[in-house]
Amino acid sequence: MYPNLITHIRKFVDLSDEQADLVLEHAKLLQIKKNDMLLRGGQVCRASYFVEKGGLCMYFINDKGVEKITHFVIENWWLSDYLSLGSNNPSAFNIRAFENAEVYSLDFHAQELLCRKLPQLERYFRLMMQRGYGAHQFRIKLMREFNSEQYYHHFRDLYPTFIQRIPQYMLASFLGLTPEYLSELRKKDAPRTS
Amino acid sequence: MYPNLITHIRKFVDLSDEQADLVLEHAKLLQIKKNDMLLRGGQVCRASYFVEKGGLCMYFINDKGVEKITHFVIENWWLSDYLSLGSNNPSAFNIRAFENAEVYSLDFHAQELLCRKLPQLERYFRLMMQRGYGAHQFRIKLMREFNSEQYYHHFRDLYPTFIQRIPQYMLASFLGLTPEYLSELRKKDAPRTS
DNA sequence: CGCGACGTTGATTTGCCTCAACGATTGTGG
DNA sequence: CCACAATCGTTGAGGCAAATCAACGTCGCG
Repeated sequence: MYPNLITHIRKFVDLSDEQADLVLEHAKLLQIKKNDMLLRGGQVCRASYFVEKGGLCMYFINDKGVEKITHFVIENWWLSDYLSLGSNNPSAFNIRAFENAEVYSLDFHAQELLCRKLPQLERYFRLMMQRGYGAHQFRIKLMREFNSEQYYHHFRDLYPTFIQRIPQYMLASFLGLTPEYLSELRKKDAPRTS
Repeated sequence: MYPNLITHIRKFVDLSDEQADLVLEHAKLLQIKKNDMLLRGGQVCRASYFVEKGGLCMYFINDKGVEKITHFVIENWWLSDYLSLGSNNPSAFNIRAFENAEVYSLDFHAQELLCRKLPQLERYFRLMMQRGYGAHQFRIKLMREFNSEQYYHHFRDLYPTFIQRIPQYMLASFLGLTPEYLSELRKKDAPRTS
């Protein structure tokens, strides 16, 4: 049985069993525990990560020392700092598991090599990048269109199961508001939960 | 002499003169005037646009009827709604020239065809998408890290010549604040310009 | 049991918006 | 060539969404 990674690639491009094996030879499977870090700000980001199981978050630390989460990913999504990865400049982000996780780590050079040997992967990654880019374009729209309350409702309605996997202070951080204010918003939602 | 588009591609991948001609056969050069629209919200986005000259902006209209600019591009950058382009769903965005412009329009099917004939273009577009994705990841960080004043200063210091090409109300819209408040911030900057 | 992590509550403050009015500039038709 | 309107930027008064700060309740866990 192939891992999610291979199944996922096959949703977008053709991949023979031999080719799948080649991919798996170059992608390292990591078993990581909640709060383990995959990238630290200041380091150059040298790999992209595919989540087989569990979840990762990307965040930075502001000048007051507060963690600000900019991105969550769960099963079947890629995550990396693509600016650092592409330029070899130090990353401004941290990446960490918000729950125990299995993650395929695809090193930059391994990706280059795989793309050379399997040209259809170039297409696969283009589609992934395009999708990630598009999602972020749309997210900026949401951030500009909605106030905090609307943004929270939108997110909660779109990902009702996901929000149960993370503590509320992480959700608040991701949404760009304080835990106190999120608490207030939640109270308004359910005035009657007796 | 080759247009910027070809020079740009050649910065990232090899392209013979014959191949360059093939690209130019499939990309339509549009001469567009200030305020001409390339995409309207509600329509499916069917092409990506490369700016040879001039500039484009991407925006949406909020529920009060106000235009909110989410993205500017100038010479040598691509722009499209990549979510709509990839999914064939109606776009939530508009694209318009903020000054007279020359733009290469690359139809979705033309891009697919070119990528099939010239596999290195698959790589080129992957790199473009990766760069755009990375830039947007970073932009979300900026939006979360800075308040309006800091964000304005950051943008002004980073693109001092660009901000002279657009009226202030567009800059305000892009930065996510009101023209009135931007005016106030500018006053604080230069208390003495006698 | 006692400590630390997490969520809640309330009082206060503030960054930024809203609205309304007023210059300055530009372009356009009479 | 001037009158007038439209566009753009500025100013100020007032208001609100959301942050800050401090305190407290609760739960899980060593």
